[in-house]
This record gives sequence, structure tokens and C-alpha cells, in this order.
Amino acid sequence: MKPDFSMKEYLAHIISESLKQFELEEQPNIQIEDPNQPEHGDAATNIAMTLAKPLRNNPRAIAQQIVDGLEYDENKISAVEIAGPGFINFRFAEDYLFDELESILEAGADFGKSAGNKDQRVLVEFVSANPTGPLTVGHGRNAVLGDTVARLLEWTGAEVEREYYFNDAGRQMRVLGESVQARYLELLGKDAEFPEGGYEGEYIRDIAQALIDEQGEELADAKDESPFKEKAEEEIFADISGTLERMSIKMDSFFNERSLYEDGKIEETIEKLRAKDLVYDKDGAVWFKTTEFGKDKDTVLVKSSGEPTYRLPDIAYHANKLDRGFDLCLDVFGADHIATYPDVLNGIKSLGYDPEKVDVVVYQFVTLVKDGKPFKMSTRKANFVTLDELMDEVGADVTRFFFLMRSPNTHLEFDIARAKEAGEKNPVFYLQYAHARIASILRKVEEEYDFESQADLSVLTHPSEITLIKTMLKFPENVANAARLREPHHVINFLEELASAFTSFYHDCRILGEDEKLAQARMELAKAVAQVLRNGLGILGITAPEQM
RNA sequence: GCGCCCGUAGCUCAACUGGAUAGAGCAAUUGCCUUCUAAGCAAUAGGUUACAGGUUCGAGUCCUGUCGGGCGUACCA
Repeated sequence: MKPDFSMKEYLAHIISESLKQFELEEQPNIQIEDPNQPEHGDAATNIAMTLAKPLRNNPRAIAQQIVDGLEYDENKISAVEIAGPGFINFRFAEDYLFDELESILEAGADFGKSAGNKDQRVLVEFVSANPTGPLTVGHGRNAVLGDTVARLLEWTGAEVEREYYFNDAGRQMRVLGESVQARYLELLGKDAEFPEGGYEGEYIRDIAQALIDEQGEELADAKDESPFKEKAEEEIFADISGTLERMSIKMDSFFNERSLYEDGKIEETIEKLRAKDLVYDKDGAVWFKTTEFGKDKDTVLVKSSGEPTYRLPDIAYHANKLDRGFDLCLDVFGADHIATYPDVLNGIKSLGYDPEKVDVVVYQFVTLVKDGKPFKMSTRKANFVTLDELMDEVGADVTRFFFLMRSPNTHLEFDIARAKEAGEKNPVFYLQYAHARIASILRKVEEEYDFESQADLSVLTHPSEITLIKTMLKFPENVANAARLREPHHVINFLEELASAFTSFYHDCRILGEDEKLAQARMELAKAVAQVLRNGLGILGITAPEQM
């Protein structure tokens, strides 16, 4: 496999060689960018402008000196131009493009992979919904984003584990058990009081019915809710796992918060912090001196009831992750949890861990729109649309795509009606359609041609062909970039550009019916496009169909 | 009050470390199917990037302030 971004590295190298003539005190950072306008070439650098001040000269004059001192391989670069206020624009030689096209085909399913995170062990924690009900579209963004970020990191060489963190010991779960108990008694025709703030969803009744089917009335005299809670947890986790699997999400581990208590880690965490004088008792509660870290208030770690707040196990959990030797622990959560993050960082830092090894992917809320109005979801009140219902309507590919197409940083408006309508004209189909089209053409090419020699790619001269190759070459950097920023939507933007470049090519250039030499070269080009589409869709966890 | 995020075309959203003429999709208008899938292509129209300052060769992007929206700011998770 060829090294990624070879062209940008090459350009940076030859430019830095030319810069030696200036005897600069420090090596400037050489930026190579993709121009927006085709007239501005295939790559550009602003280096002359950034050197204007230190060299006390005008940028265009500096650019001229740099270009004069530039030694480059004409097999790679066909032209170097100075333009605008002092940009230096480069044009790629066609031979270079053909070589790269060949290397895409050689790399195949590996094209786009890079090694920036090689040998990094990364834990991505996501979903982490307590098992109180089915996964809803509210959880969808978390689930799909977490899984896709994990895939992106894998594409940059990291060894990734996916973990689901949950707590089955809290108040939520107790109320859940009581809710099932009440439905159970109701179904048996007995008096039952539905708990205040109980879970009203129909699935609670289903769980109760399952208990009746298995054990009859045996539990009617149960002293507390625990057998009901256990059954509910089991059923709901089975449901959640099914939903995740349907979305092509595979967890490596489920981490139960309770184990932190059983292993004494909670106690240990508090004692360690106390030894550092960061913890004190007041009003029967245990406080964490977060004012030491610049917060305006200290934070309760253990309530006067003796029950820890969620911050304490959170700190212990992150310490546990780092104890397991991960180089990076990524948490995926919604903007509403952002406030807890500094406490966790301060906690693990105080315990002697490197907080740099913990990072978060924060996404903004999904605004569900139903019947044209914002719809407030509540698992407890049974106001929700489940991910399974959504996938029944639009399928898993559309579901994943929908959650990935926007930057995590923006509020995602999820209009149920529109998502259903979208069935026929969803943007994801545009990408899949391009892939299916290529597959279809390749099937026909195989029937009608019998190529004997190696393809001669140099017959690819049409602007649509050249654009297509140049577009594909951006893929590795795009993936690395998306991984670095943990923003999968960059990959979608790229794939839309590629699919669009392909459909233009499809309309401009035929394969079938052309003479053998041209048909073969175009077939190789189409094969490469299909490969890149497959690779990109694979990162997104979306299928690349052979026909539609 | 304080903290974080957001404000870009009628709508939903792009725009990598600050770069050259701010882009797509949907909606609108107009062409294009005896030819590899029209789930498509080409073209037109649509903008004071909320507002006001500042930084600089250059700002949608960085800084300050104002307005508007979301989320936090619990001995809830």
C-alpha cells in the first residue's frame, strides 16, 4: 500500500527545500489546501503570504522566489502558477493520476486506511442507556455516532473496543420493577397500585405477560419488585441488543456499574481523593472540592442518604477504563451531560491519571418532529418512537444515514413524516444507486468483452474521467480528517461528491460499445469508484448493493 | 445571573488547520429517455453568513458586545 496523502507530503517537501534559500529562523508550517475553483489548480499553498511579514517583502515576489527555487518531478506536477494575492497553485500530471488510480485498485478494500492511530488501544463507550425501555430515536444518534466514530478510528489504525455502560441498581430500575409488578397483578385480575412515575409503555405489560406464561401466579405474593426487575432487565436488554444488531452495532462489552461497588472501587476512589484532601464531609454528605478546579460550587459525591451521586461511579469507571490500559477513552453523550465531564476529568486527574487520555464526543439534541410539531419524548410516559419502528419504516441504512448526515454539533431535526416519505428519495439511495449502477455495468462488460492485456489508463482524458480520479484521491485524507474530528458527516459529504462525479461521468462517457482499449480503461475507473464507494459506505455501516 | 452549543438560500443543512467567486438536497422554473438503471443529467433563480465593532494581506470561520434559540447550572441520571 502506498503511503497516504503522498502528494501533499511531496509538495510540502519540495517547498521546504526551496525555502532554504531564505535562511528562516524557524521552519514555517507549510499548508497545502484543495482549491475550491478548478482554475486554481489541484493543490495550493499560501506559504508566500505567511512569509510576507517575516521577510518584509510582498507575497507575490516571495512566491516567485519560491517557485524559482522549486525542483519537482514533472511526472507528478505538470504546472506551477502564482495567482491572486500570492498563492502558489500546482497542477497534477496525468501520469501521476493514472499511477494513483492503479494504486487505488491495488489497495482495494484497504484504500483510505491510514496509520495515524496505529497501535492505539481505544475504548469507545456509547449508547449506555439504562435498560428501562426500548431504544428510541433519541438514542439513535448516540448509537450510530459512537459506532461510526469507532469505525473511523479503526480505519486510522486504532484497535477499538466498544463498551456499553449501564446501571441496574438505581431508582429508575426499581420503579421499572414495580411497574412490571403492578401490570403482572393486573393481568392476574388482582388489585394493584401502579407506582407513581411508573413506566407506562405497553412493553411493560408484555414483560408481565411473559412472566405469567413462564411462572403463572407464582410471583403474586412476591415481597418486592426484584424478580420483576430482573425479568424486565433481561427482556429489555434482549430487545436492545436486537435493535443494535439490526443497526450493525456490535458491543464488545457491557459494563455494569454495580461491579464498581462489588470490587470496592467506589470506596477506593473516595479514600484516594480524601487522602489528597479533595474530599470532605458536610451536612451528612461527602463533597468533592470542585472549587479547587475553578467551579463555583463543590459537588456532592455521596448523598446524606448514603447513596452516591452518579459522579462518583463515573470517576471510578473512568479510572477503571484507564487501568485496563487504553490509550484513549472516548465517551459519546448528548449535550445535556456536558456539565459532568469536567468533574470526571478533575477526578481522574486527582487520582493520578492522565486526563488527556479521556475525550468526549458531544452531540446536540435530536428534535423529534411529529405531525409538524416538536415532540417531547419520555420513556417513562411512553411517548416515544423506537428505533425498531423507524427501521421498520425506512430500513437500517436510511436510519444510520439520517443520524450521520449532520455535524454532531448541530441540532438534528428529525421529522418522522419526512423520514418516512424519504423512503423513495433519500440521499442515501443516491450513493447506493451509483454503486449498483457500476455493478450492473460491470456485469454487462464481462459478457461483452474479453480483455486480454493490461489496461492502458492513459486513454482516460475526458474531464469527467480526470475529475473522478482526482475526487477519489481525496478519500484517505477525508477519512483521517473525519476520524481526527470524530465527525462522520465529512465522509458523507465526500461520498456525495464522488457519487455526483460518477453520475456526471456516466452521462458523459459510455463503457459498453466503446472500443476495447477505452472500454477497458473506463471499466477500471468504474471499478475503482465502486471500491471507494464500498469503503466509504462501509465506514458508515451502510450497505453497498449490487443492484437496486 | 453564570457556563456550553447554535444562528448561513423559502425549508433541512455543508464549507478540514482563517484563503481566491459561500455550496448541496428539498421546493420553484426550463431542457434531456430507440444508447451501460431517468432512484439520473444539464441549466436558471434564490445570500448584507442574526446584528455591531475588532484582529489581518485575507473572516461564515478568531476576539468583544448585542439580539434570538437549545442545553446545563440538584444531596435527579
